[in-house]
Amino acid sequence: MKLAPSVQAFVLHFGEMGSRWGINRTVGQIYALLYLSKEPLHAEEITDTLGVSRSNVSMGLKELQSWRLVRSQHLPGDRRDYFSTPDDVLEIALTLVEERRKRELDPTLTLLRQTLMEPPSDQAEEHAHERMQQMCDLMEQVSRWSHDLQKLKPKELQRLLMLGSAVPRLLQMKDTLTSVGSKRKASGEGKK
Amino acid sequence: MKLAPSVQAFVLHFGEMGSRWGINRTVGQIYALLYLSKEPLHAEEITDTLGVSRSNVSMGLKELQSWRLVRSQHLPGDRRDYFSTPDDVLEIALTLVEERRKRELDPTLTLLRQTLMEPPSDQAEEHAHERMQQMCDLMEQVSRWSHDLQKLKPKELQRLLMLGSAVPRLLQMKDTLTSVGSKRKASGEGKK
DNA sequence: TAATTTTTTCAGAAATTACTGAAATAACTC
DNA sequence: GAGTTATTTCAGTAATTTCTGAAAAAATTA
Repeated sequence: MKLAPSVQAFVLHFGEMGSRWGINRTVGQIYALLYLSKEPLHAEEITDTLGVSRSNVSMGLKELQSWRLVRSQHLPGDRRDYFSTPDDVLEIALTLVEERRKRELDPTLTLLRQTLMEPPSDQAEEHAHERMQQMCDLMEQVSRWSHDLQKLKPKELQRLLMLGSAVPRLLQMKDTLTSVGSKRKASGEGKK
Repeated sequence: MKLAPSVQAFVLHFGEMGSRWGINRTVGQIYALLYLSKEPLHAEEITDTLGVSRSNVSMGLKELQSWRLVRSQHLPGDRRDYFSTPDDVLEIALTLVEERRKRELDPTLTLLRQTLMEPPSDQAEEHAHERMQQMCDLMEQVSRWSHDLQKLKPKELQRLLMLGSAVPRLLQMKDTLTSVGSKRKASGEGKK
């Protein structure tokens, strides 16, 4: 398959970025190609287009499937596997968040929880445990956020994303209203 | 410096996790050691404790400083550099978010914006550009979120973290109130 | 079942990344 | 400035990761 220059550039860029994202070049390129492709592609086509070995493509696709970023399907009258990425970028982003949590956070969280079961045995270890406790608490909060994100409906997630820096303002608003209720403050709120 | 078993385990774990986080083993170990240490450490001490070469430690510290995860300072009457991590884990997390945005998002965002300036020249490229546009839009939103996070005061950030799945409920609440205002619904709000 | 097509596995080669030791540089002290 | 201590740089080596080609396995068809 011959790629348009801008598509080619994007594919190569994803390959280069791969190392920063914790995947290798070929995996990055395969993903980019599938992401941009209108139709699902079979492995041979990917091999030809990227100019890497068939086995490399096979391994790359396996890895992308383990990330749940690529799905395979069959077309009628063709026994080859066809591969594609989900359409919805929000869904893709959610998957990415979840998989990264599993790979980058969970193992450390497990170790920290185990370690913090045991009491420290001396001065230095005590301080270290306090630090581990702080990290553990934060990671648990982030982990919970990540889990909660997964539960949001696409619409809610979309709104949350659009809110951005307005969230603190929303918090402010909630505080005001809550205090109105609890402290029976004078009415006339709402006008700035 | 002799490490307690739990500290040792944490340091080794961070070393192993390093590859998933985009840093190498030594860098991960150095960070873990500094993070847990009560006092700032000088390079020689890190070298001895981790059993790696002095030059490796020097390079690792340089990298950690480029991430702004480690700071150096001087102690009176000692000309060596001493290294430490910030105390506040929230601050650390914010730094991490910002640096990862710079390294993992910004380059791609730049490429996408450039590419999308030019019109597609054929059918296939047109579809690819639509996909790039979707990715670009999402990345811009995420990038803005990341920027906005940096501006929050620690207290606000802490509350936001604690909210978690309550955020959609907050959105709901806002909707209700907004519609009260615009649709002139009967008063008597505030009691559940 | 045999033949054919497609996919996966895996040992070794190639490429990349990490690490070391030696030398250079920088920062201080006398 | 000479001497001392601390730090950085960098060429070469070691370790790891990525990639390939060949062979095995799996899936499908005749």
